[in-house]
Amino acid sequence: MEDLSKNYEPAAVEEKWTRHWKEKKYYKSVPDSRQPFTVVIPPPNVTGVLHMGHTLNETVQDILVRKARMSGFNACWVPGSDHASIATEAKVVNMLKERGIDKNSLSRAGFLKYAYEWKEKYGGIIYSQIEKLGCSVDWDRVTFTMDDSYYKAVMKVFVDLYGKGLIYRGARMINWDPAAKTALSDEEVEYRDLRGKLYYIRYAITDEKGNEISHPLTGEKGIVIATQRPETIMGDTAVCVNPNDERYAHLRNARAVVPLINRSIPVIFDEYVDPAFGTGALKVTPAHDINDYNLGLKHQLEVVDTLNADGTLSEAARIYIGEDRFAARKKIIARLAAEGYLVREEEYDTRLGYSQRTGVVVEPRISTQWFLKMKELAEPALKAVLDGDIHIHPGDKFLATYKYWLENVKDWCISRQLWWGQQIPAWYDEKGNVVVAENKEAAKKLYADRLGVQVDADDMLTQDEDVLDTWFSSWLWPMEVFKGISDPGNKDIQYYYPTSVLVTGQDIIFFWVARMIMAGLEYNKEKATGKAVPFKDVYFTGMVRDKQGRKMSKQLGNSPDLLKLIDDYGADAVRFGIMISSPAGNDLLFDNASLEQGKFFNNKLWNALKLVRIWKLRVDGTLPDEDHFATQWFESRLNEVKAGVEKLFREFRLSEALKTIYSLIWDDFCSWYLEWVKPGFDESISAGVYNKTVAYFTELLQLLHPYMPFITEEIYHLLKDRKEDLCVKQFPAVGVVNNAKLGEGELLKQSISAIRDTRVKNGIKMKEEITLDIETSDIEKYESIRAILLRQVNASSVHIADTVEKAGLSLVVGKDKFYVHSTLPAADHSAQKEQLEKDLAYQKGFLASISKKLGNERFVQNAKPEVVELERKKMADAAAKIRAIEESLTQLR
RNA sequence: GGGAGCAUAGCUCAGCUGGUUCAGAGCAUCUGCCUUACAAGCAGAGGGUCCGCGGUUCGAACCCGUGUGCUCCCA
Repeated sequence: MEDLSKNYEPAAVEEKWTRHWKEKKYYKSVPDSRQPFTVVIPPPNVTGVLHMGHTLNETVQDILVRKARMSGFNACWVPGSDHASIATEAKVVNMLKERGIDKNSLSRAGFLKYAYEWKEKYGGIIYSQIEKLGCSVDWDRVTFTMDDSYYKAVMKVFVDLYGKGLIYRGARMINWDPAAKTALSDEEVEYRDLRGKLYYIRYAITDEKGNEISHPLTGEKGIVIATQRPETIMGDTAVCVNPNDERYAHLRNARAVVPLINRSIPVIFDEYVDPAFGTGALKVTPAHDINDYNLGLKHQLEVVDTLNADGTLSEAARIYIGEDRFAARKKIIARLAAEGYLVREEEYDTRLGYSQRTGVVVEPRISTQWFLKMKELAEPALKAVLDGDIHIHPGDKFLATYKYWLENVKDWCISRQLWWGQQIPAWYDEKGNVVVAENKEAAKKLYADRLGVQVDADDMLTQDEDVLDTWFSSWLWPMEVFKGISDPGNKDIQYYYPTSVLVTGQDIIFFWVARMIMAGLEYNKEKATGKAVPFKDVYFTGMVRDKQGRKMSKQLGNSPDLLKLIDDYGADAVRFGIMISSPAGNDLLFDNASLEQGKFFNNKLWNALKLVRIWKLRVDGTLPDEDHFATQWFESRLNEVKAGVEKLFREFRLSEALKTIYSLIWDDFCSWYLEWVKPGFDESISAGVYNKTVAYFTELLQLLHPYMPFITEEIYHLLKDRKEDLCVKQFPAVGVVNNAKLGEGELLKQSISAIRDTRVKNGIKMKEEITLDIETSDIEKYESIRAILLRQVNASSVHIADTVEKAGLSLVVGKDKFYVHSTLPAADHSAQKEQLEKDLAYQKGFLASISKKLGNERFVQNAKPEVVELERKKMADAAAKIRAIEESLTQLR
C-alpha cells in the first residue's frame, strides 16, 4: 500500500478525475427509459471570464445535476454561451481600436470575422473554467446563441411572431445608447439618483406678429422656464403652462423665443404642467424627452432632433454642431449667463438613466425600431406561475416582483443598431415596401407573391441593417438547445423538455426568466398543461458580495479570479466555501475564510482515509463480530441525516444540506465514531467493524460527492479497490432509524464530554486513569455504552448502580450522578461547585416557569393535551435533576 | 412616490405548525494539549435586551400593528 501524502493535494487529483470522467462519458446523456433531469446552463456571455456569481450558479446546478444522476435520473446538463450582442460588440470595437482598426472601415462581414475570433477565445476560457470547477455538463451539447441552427430558429420565431401581428415596426421614443449607438430595451437602462442642477432661463415673449409683450400688471417681460438640460433648448418647439395658472393667463396666442437661436415657438396650455414645479412653465422638447414627446403628439408640435446618434449636437441645433452633449451644455450655460438669459441655478435631486452595458447616460430618442407586443405573451406567463406550473424559489421573495412586471409590461424594443447578432429578416425595396421571411430566397418569393413583381436583380431587396436584442435569442434557450424550434418534435425535445430546474441570478428575472416562460408557452401550446412551461422550478441564487457587503465589480477590483482560487484551494474547497456561506436566495458575503474551511475539510477527510487504511492491515477475521454499539448507533445516525438531506434537497436548501453533511462527517464520524471503534495499541480490528466502517465512509463520500466531487471520488477508490466510479454510483435506499440507539449515543457523548470537562477543570490529565461510579435509576441504558465510555474517558473501571457511595468529584449528567475518582487529591472544588450551582439556578428557574404554567388553569384547559403532558414530564425531569445536583452539592461541603 | 425583503452571539446566518431539538450552528475569541489519522489538529470554555414600542394569546424570537435602520425592485 503506497504512502499517502501528509495533506490532501487537489491539483493532480482534479486533473486526473476530470480526464477520467470525460473518457467514460459519464455526463453524456441520450434519451432512454429513465426519467430525465434536465438543466440548461444560463449561458454566460462571451465578453469575459466567469465571476463569482457564475461560480455560485454553476456550483448549485452541478450539485443538483450530480445528485439527480446518482438518484436514478437520466441527468442532462447543457452548457453553452451567449453572444451578448451589445456588450461583445463594444469589446470587439475596443479591441480593434487598440489594434488601430476603425470599425467603420470594415464591412459587416469583416467585422464579424473579428467578433468570432473574440468569441472563440473567450468562449474557450469560459468552458475551461466550467470544466475546472468540476461541472458535469454534457460537452456534446455545447450550444452558442449564434450557432447556425440557433440563428435559424431565431429567424423562424421572428417571422412567426411577425405573422401573428405580435412584432411591428414603428417610430417610438426609445432609450438610446450614444456610446454603442444603438437602441436599448427598457430593462437595459439602470437608473441612478444624483444631485443635479436646475437652470432657470428666460425666454422672450412676443405676440403673433413678433412684437415683444410684457405682463399687463407687473410689466415683467418674457417667461422663465426651469430645465435640467439647457443644451436641448434648440430642440424646443413650445413652451407649455397650465391653463388654470393665473400667472400666465395673458399668454394666450403668444409666442416664446428660444434664446441663442432666436427661434419663435408657440406657448401652449396643458394641465399636464404642474404649476408648483419650477416656475410653472415648461419648455417642450419632443425629440428628447418622453413626456414632451407625448405632449407634442397631443398638440401636434414639430419635432426637432438636435442630437446625433453619438450624442453630439446635430445640424438642427444650429450652434455647437458636432460638440458632445455635456460639453455643449457647459458652453450653453456660460453663454446664456453672459447674454443675460440665465436667471439662476438651483441644486436638484434627480434620476438619470444609464446604459447597463456601456455606462453612458441614456438619451431618450425618437427612432424607428422593431417591437414585440408583450401583453398577449405576458398573460399566460403570469398564469403559469400563479397556477403553480412553475415554482419560484424562494417564492415569497420574487413572486410579487414577477407579477408586477408582467402586469405592467411594455412593448419590447428588439432591434439593435449593431452587427454582432441575428440580422433582422426584413427586406425592403426602394419604395420602402417590406417583406419578412426567414431568408433572402423566401423573401424574394414572398415579395413576388405579394407585389406581383419578380425579383431578378440581386440588389432589388435590401435586408434590414439591424440585429436583434440578445435576449430575443436567449429566451428560446430551454427549447433550442434541444433544437425544439428548428426541428420541432424531435426526440430530444420530447424527452428533455420541459427542463427540471433553472438556476439563475435574481437580476435577470425580467430579461430572461419571464421571457423564457413566454416563449415556452407560445411555442408549446399544443402540449398538455405543465408540458408547455420551460422549467418546473426556478431557483434564484443571491448576489455574491465581498465580505464588506459590496457588490463585486471590476471597478472595485474585489472580484477574485476563479482559476487562481482553484489553484490556491482546489475546486472542491471553492465549491464548499461558496455553498457553505450561501443561504437560499440570500446574498452571500464571499470570504476566503470559507474556502479555507473547505480546504481544512478536505484534509479532515484525507486523514480519516489514512486512519482507516492503517486499520486495513490490522483486520483480524478470527475476532468475534459481536454487535458493536458504535456501528449500531452510527448506522441510525447516518440514516437520520440521509433522510434530512433528502428533505433539504427537495426544498432547495443546499447550504443547509451541506452543513448537515459536514457536521455528520466531522463530528459524528471522525470525532465520535472513529474514536469509538479505534483499536488500541497493537490491537486488531474485527472484520465486521472494519467492513462496516468502510461502508459508512463510502456512504458519506457519496452524500458529499455532489458538493465535492473530486476528493470524494479519489478517497472512494483509495478506501477500497473498486471498478465502478462514485460519480455514477446510485444512492441506496434510506434505512431505518433506531431512536433508542440515537438516544443512547447522545447519552454517551454527553457522559464523555461531562467527564472530560471535569478532568479539565480539576487538572486531571487524560493520561491519568480514573475510576467512575454512576448512580442511576436506569442501569440498563448504560450497559450498552459502558465499554466505550470507559475507554473514552480513560477509566479503569465503572460501577453502575441505583445507589453508589457519594465520594470523589461529582457531576450530573441528565438525572444521573457521576462520581469520578482519581489518585490525585482533589485540591479545589470551587470550580466544580460553581458549575453545579449555576446548573441548579437554571434548573430551578426552569422548574418555576413550568410550575407557573401548569398552575395556570387556562393553560391546562386550553393547551393541547400532549403539550400539557409534555410540560408535566418536563417538570418531573427538572425536579429529578435538581435533586441530583443538590445531593452532589451536599456531598461537596 | 409605489412595492418587496431583512434586523437573533464580535462576524455570517439557522430557527418549519406559537409550547424543550428554544435561545442554536459555523467562523472568530479564550484556556489546556505536538494524545501515533489530522496543530490545516484534539479536548474544553465564555459570549445574546432575539432592533424599540404596543397588541393578540394561558403562552411570542415566531402572529398582528407601529416606529427606527439597512437592502433590493419598480416609477
